[in-house]
Amino acid sequence: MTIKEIAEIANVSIGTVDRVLNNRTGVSKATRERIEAIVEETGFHANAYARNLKLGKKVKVGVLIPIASSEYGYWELVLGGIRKAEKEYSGFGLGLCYSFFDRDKEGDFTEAFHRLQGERCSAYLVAPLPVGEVPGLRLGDLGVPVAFIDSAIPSFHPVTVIAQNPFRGGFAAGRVASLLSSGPGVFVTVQIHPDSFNSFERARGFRSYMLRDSGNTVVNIDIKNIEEIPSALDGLFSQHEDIKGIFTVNCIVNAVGAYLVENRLKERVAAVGYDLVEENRAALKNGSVDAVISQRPFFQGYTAISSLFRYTMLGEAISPVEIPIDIYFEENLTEGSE
Amino acid sequence: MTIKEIAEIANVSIGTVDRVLNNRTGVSKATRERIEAIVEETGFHANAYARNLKLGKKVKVGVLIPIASSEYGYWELVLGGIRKAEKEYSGFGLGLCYSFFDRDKEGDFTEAFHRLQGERCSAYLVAPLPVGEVPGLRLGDLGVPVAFIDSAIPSFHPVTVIAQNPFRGGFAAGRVASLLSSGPGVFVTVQIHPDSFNSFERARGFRSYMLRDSGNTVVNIDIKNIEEIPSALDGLFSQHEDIKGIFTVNCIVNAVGAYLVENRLKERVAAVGYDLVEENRAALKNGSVDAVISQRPFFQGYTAISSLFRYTMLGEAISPVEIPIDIYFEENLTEGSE
DNA sequence: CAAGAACACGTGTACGTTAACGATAGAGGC
DNA sequence: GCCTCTATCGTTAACGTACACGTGTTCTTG
Repeated sequence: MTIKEIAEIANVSIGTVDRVLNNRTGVSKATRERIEAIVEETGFHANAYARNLKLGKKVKVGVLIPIASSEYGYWELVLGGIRKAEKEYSGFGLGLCYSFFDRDKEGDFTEAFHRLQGERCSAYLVAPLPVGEVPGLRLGDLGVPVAFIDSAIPSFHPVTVIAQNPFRGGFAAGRVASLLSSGPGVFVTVQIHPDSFNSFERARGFRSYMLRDSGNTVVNIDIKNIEEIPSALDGLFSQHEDIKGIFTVNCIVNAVGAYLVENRLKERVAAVGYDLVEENRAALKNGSVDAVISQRPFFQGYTAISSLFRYTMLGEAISPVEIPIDIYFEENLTEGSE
Repeated sequence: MTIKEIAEIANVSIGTVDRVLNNRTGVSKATRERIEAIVEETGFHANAYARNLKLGKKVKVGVLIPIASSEYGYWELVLGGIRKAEKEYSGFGLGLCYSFFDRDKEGDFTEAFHRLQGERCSAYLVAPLPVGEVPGLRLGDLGVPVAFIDSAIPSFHPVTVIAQNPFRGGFAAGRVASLLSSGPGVFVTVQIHPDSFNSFERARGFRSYMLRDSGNTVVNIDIKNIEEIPSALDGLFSQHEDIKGIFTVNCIVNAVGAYLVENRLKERVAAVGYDLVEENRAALKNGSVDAVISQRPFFQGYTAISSLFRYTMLGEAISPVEIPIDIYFEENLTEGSE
């Protein structure tokens, strides 16, 4: 089915059919309805190749995500998915424009965004981690679609959000930690970014699960960087006797696991963490970490770009994506795990 | 960058550039090398829209999967992913041709395949479940690409396989069942299709995990359909005292869970199963089932079609996909779970 | 009632690529 | 000399769609 065939059936020219399909003016009501009926009946769908060839549209998507580092190796995985989508759609007019920000440097998010603005992108993919800086950027004024990845912020409604529910993630971590421990006791949440929405919510979810059993106590410790872990845990174990498990809300759980093994505490303390980075895979395999919650970072990156591409280029409707809460033990680790 | 621009730089016509790009004959060695250098340097990539418009290729993929039923509701989920890919690529010349077979009717797989053959498809997606019937079809003689979904069979090498490692899935189920139970004892595997490769391997993986602890015993029961469950379990519990957990290798685990609740055995017997069909979601929520292993059926369906489309239509290279082993408790169930 | 606006519709060109078809020039045979 | 053959390269017509432009009709208005 082509426009030409529709035109022949309706006894009009392709120009008129085109006017109806792209609902422009200049068609009488009668012809319009006649053509619409034929389109409906034949199930006509415009040839996507011809359409996009003619339009010659190019979409340039600005990608604003944290730079991957030892503490945030997680973002390397997201980037992998983004790169896959970029490769897949490059022949279809998609171009990406990266701008990485340092999560620990205040104002760097804003600066990275301004670097991107010069590129005049037709869409943006943003990881709105520095919650405080996001509203100031007035993303809505850009006039182009914005998608959020990893987390959402309440003050702005992007065209789509690709994220996991962090509270439920922490809640699930609670269940897992509970399964791994013998009876009630003291459980610990370790946060490295208490200002981060995800971090806070995961800890809250964990606490919420644990406090359903009145025999449990939950304590929280905040650290600023990975080097502080030994001293922070030293303090913790000197204060509390009956620690049953530790939930680290992000991917540095392997450092916690290593501490436990080193201090011969692993036997009686369960370690649960977040995100299946390479170090955590190794930690699961050598037993220094018992379980890891994951949020399909590769899939998140891929889906985000794919969604934005289809939304801007093909005009498809898109809806938010709720990322499942994956639980990994050593036993269900595979090559395809993410 | 277009062919025209390349031609201008190389001082030849677009015809010559085209001959080089599609490596056809009729170009002198000197010109060919000159053009290749320019292509390399400029990073030229043919416009996928123009190319496919001109070629006007259509791919018709034959889909040969089990019909969804109460016992195999799992395939409804796979079909969902297939349908999503179909919709997404329909504007790009993809057409699907479904043929469903009844898993319980011998020879129906072969018959369903012959129905498909009349459609002259340019690629096939096959769920090679009736292991015995597959070699007889001589899929390799078709001369068109074939992809396997859900499981692979050793006698034939398709262009890609999208499947989970069933042994490892059962192994992971063992870990979960072990976590859910107090101490060693008797564990049970329930199979409904002992002839199925996945079924057998999952049970083998489970047994393998359990027998690492010499205190455990593993017994297996085979049933022919879902109605046999009560009587089979009646017999089981009269023979064994210390049953700690039951692993059902497919999605009918909810029936096992219901039996346990009904007979007031749920408190002391853990129920682990496979596949997150609607009934199993409900069973997790009401506590009659403790955990479910999943294999991303929606993703499998979507990926299979997407891979075949890109392989046949865009000439992309594709590689096998190892499906992760997902573990679901009630606590990590979300809308996005599959 | 003529001039022009408003409306409804047809025509032609371009998008980048492919592949069939010509065109040219030189080599070799008679 | 003419003819054929081959190697090399240019030209052109599609593919289906979008949109600017042209054309013919009807309606308004002084």
